[in-house]
Formats: sequence, structure tokens, C-alpha cells
Amino acid sequence: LQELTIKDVSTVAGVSIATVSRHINKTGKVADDTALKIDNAIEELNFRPNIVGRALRTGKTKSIGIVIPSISNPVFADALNGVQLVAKENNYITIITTTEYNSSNEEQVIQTLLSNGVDGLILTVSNEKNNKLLSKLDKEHIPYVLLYNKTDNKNRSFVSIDNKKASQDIAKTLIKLGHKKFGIIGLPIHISDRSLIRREAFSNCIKQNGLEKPFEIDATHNLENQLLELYQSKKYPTALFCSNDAIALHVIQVLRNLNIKVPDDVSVFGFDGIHLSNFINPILSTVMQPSTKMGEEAFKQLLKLITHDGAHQAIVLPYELRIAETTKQIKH
Amino acid sequence: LQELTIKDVSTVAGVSIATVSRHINKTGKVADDTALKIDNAIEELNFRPNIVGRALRTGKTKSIGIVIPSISNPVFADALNGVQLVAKENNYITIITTTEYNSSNEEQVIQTLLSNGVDGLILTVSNEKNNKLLSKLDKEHIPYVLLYNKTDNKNRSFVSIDNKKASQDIAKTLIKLGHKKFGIIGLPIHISDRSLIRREAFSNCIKQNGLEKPFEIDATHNLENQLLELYQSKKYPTALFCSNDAIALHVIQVLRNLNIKVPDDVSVFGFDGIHLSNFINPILSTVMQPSTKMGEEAFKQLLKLITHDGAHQAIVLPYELRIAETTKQIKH
DNA sequence: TTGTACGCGTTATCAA
DNA sequence: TTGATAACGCGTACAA
Repeated sequence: LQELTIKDVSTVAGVSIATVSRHINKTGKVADDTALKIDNAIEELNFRPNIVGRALRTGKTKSIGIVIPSISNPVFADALNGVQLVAKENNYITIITTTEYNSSNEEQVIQTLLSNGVDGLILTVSNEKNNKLLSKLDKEHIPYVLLYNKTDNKNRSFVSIDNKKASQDIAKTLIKLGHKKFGIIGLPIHISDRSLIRREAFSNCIKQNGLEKPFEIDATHNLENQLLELYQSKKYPTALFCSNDAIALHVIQVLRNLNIKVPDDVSVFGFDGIHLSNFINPILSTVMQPSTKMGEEAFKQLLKLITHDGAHQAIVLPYELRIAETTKQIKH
Repeated sequence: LQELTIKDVSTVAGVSIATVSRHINKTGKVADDTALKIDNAIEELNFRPNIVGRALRTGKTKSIGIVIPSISNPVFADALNGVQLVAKENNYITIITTTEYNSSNEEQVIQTLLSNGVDGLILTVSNEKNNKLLSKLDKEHIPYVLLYNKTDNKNRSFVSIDNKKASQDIAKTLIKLGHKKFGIIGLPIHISDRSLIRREAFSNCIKQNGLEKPFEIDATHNLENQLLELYQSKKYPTALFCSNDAIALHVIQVLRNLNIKVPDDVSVFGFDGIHLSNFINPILSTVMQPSTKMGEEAFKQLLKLITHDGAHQAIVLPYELRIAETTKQIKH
């Protein structure tokens, strides 16, 4: 694939490879006429420097590794877009790996990325706390930024929204609409620590308002049957908080199949603000995370860490509560 | 990031680097006890070979480059998943780049990928015909597989469905439902040759059935106003063919804002079969492409090309016509 | 301002 | 079965 080297360029231009290298990298002075000769040679041969050789020599690959649960979830796709946008501007390429929501894949993909010599990592891990892998990265001084994960560790950087506050906002909104019985549909902790944070913040807010502790459903385990069972009982929740939009869309479809009307019979709240939640009918009430912006910020912070001109940072971006059509004042 | 080398391993194991390399790559005989010593050293140091050094030496990076219009469109995200699945099995990493539907970005991202020494490419280009870049790749014998693009060139490999037949199927379905006036909403040729193929196949099928040539709308140009204008006239189409699902979802939302009922007033057909088209209400009638499978097949074919044990292949996968809830028999 | 020569980590050839 | 060493393409210290 890569036949030409700077040797070829130097031959055609009639100069040494050192001069060619200097001109390409704009390090050191090169006479105007030799610069021209080199440019012509590069043009003529259609030469592009071999990044592998450069990487071996410099110890930098100008690539970053990304670890996310899945590409298919639009939240992460949007974040990837943000990362790519800024990465491209800075001449970095991105190597994307996914864990498919299986945390035991995290180690392997990170090892693969490190082995490929990435200059840094952007990670969304299942669980930030007591994470052996992150500790290992810390110990080896490998630059990384957490995306969506939050941490209290001052020696780690992360980009996130305030999940706790957003979840409380949702609880308050639903309470204000007159709801008294709640359900939470989320992911287990070994899959997503964000889900746990959202669940607890929501649940605590409900309880602090003197209302009954929400019923909890694990979305990974036979969702349809669980919903069916729940709604066959008389005392079913009138409001459901889903810990992400993908779950919310799925829940709404299941309810529709069960002939339970949203929002007339049940209000549903999501979390993420994926574009398509805006296209469904009724439009989903949700928390709009600035995913693209989050990806951009994650890369910018990572770049600071890589180039050593930045300390660790907790970047918390604003969110927007979108109260749309899947939530409604309760009937009395 | 990568401090340890096989030199360190050889020191700890008390053998030469050549033996370590042989053992790691299972090339050449290594005595059982020295193999054990090497394994222990690798374990103890937590050594992983430096892929950059290996790549420089072997000329193979075990990486492939992917060029798609966008990560945010779930069609491509699903295809990426398929590629990653098989790539991972074969110890290849994937470098993903996007053109953001701007064909002038194609050259730059491909150059970047080649410069990074990828062993091959998977491409979805805006327009396969008269594509200078593809000709250049052909000339330089760079292995690549087209994904979603179709080609008549026997010296190129591609993975696709039969867009023409699928579009005819849609036309026939709508005709059978009694529709007589049609609209097509698509992308211009410089953005997507698939859109053109679908449009023409649909249009020709309509005309061959003695019906009026469909009205055409460019989705990239002020969609809302165009639809508003169209539906203010009396003779508006009762059936709209959108050349992909993303457009269809957008169109449905615009119609909803204009208070035009789908499917009661207008039938809408999409194309792609993204997961979320199944979650909207009404459920979208569309062509289900096996995107994940298509990604898998693209990688498998690329691997054959890379390892030289395969000829070029036209891989056409079956699709499924999903006649769901956005299409309806016309009122008389 | 330019050129020579070394080394980054690895694999592969050759000799032992 | 093992070890010494050249080479991959590049950047850079040093010499000119």
C-alpha cells in the first residue's frame, strides 16, 4: 500500500532525506528553492509520509482509542461525531472499540488499543468505582478522559452532565403532574453506573416527598413479561422513569402492544435526548444531553493531557429538560 | 505508553530476542522449557508487543479503514457493528472516518487512512461511477470493498441489496393500494448514488404502469417549505417514497406539524429498516436491509482480498419488504 | 542551510 | 533449537 518513502522524494528532489524530513515537518530552515524542489517531488510522486515509521521514531501515533458500550446507541454515535470533529482538526485519527455492554470486554479492548500505541483514551466504562483497569491506567500515566462516567477522584478527568440533578428534576416534574406511583426501568450496576446514579437520585427524591418507593424493573431481563405482570395488577405505576431513551422507546412500544396508552394511562420519561426521540409519536419527554459537545470536550481535554499542558478536570455540561408529549397531568 | 519491549522479555527470560519473537509469533521451533520461561516473563512484565514496530517490519498493520457518510445514521452504525464483529475475531482494528455526506471529504479521509498504513478499505462513497479515487485505488492495487454502493465493474467487490428491485416492489405495493399520485423525496446524486437508483427504479415502475411521473423533492433543500407548498396545492401526492428512513422520519414529523395524517391522508414508505423505525407510531413501512450482515460480509470479502485468496465478488443480500402502518389503501 | 548516521521495536535471514 | 544482526521509514543530533 505504501511504496514511496522520503528516500524516493529526496532522490527526485536531489537533496538528502534529512532536508526532506525537515521541510515536511517544518523543523529547521530550508532554502526557498530546495523547498520548491521538494514540493514538486512530493507532488509528482504523490507522496504521503508513512505514519508507521514516524510513529515508531517519535513514539506518538497521533491516534486515540475510544471505548464505548455500543455504536448503535445514538447517544454514543453522537458523542463519537463530536470526538471525530475535533480530532480531525488536530490531525488525530480515532480507533473505536465497543464492549457491547459487557464489562468483561473492557480490558481486552483497552489492551488492544494500548498495544496499537494510541496516545490516549476516551472511555465510557460500565462502572468507574473500584475499577482495576482505570487504576492501572493511572499507575502507568496513560492519558484518558472518562465520557458519561462521573468520578470524585481528582486525579481523573471526566465529561458528563449532572445526572443526579437531572434525575431529581424528572422526579419533581412527575410529582408536579400529580403522579403518586412510580416505576423505574434501568440497567444493572455491572452494565451502567449512570443508570444506578439516575435511579437512586430519582428514587430518593420520590421518597423525600413522602411518596412510595418506586417499583424497579431490570430492562435487561424479559422486559415485556415484567411490564405485563406489573400492569395486570391494579396498583400499577402511572409514571415510568427509563434510565435511557433506548429503553424508553422500547417500553413505549411494549405498552402500545399491551394496549396501554401513553401518556393517557401512563407517563414515560426517558434520558439522553437522542435525535430520534424527537421523531416518535408522541414525542418523548427526556433529558437532552449535549452528546456531540460532550465528545468534543472529551477530546479537547484529552489533548491537553497528552501534550502535558493541562491538569485533570471535571467537566460538567448543562442539560435541558424536555417535557414533551409522553408525560401528562394525572387523571383524578 | 509502551515502555516494555521484547528486549526486556528476553532479558528476564534469559534468551535472545529472536527466540522471544519466534515464540510469540509461533514461527519456528522453541524448546518447551524456554517457551515456559518466555511465557513467565511475558506474564510477569505484562508485556504486549508493540504493534507499530511490528507494522513497520511486516508492512501490515492489521487495521482496516472505513469510510462512511455518517456515524449518526443508524444504517451505517449497524453496518459498523457487523464489520467490528468479524474484524475483532480476526484481530483487526478498524479506523472509522466519515465524510458527513460531503463527497469532497472522501479523498482526504482515504489519504489519511492509507497514510496510516491500513491493510484495506471498506467504503460507502457518494457516487461509484466515474469515481477518480476508486480508479486510483484500483491502479495501486489497494484492496477495498464497497458497502451499499453497487458497481457493474467486475474488478471491484461490493456488498449491497438489490436497490432497483426493492424500489420496484415499493412502487407495486403502493399501486396495489390504489395510489395514483406519487412523490419522491431523496438526495441529489452528488450525495448518494443509491438514492438515484431507488428514485429511478421507482419512477420508471410508476410510469410503466401508465401513471403520472412522480413529483420529486430534494430532501437537502428546505424540506418543510417544499412539503408545505406541495400540500397546499389540491393535486398533492397520496403516497410518498423517501429514499431512506431518516428522511422518512423527518417527513412524517413535518406532515404531522402540517396536520396531515399518515397514513390516512398520505402513505409514506422509507428505505433501510433502521431499528428505530420500528419504534415510531405508526410503524414505518420500509425496506429492511440486513445492515449488520452486510458489514460482516464486507469485512470477510476484504479479508479475502487482503490475503490474496479471493477474487472480486458482487455480494447481493436479500432484503425484506416491511409493509407496516404508514401505508394504507387509498380512500375513493 | 544541508548531509550523514543512528535508533525507535519488530521480524526474518543466516550462521552456529 | 538458538542467537546475532539487518532492515522496515522516519526524525534528529551532530557534523559540515
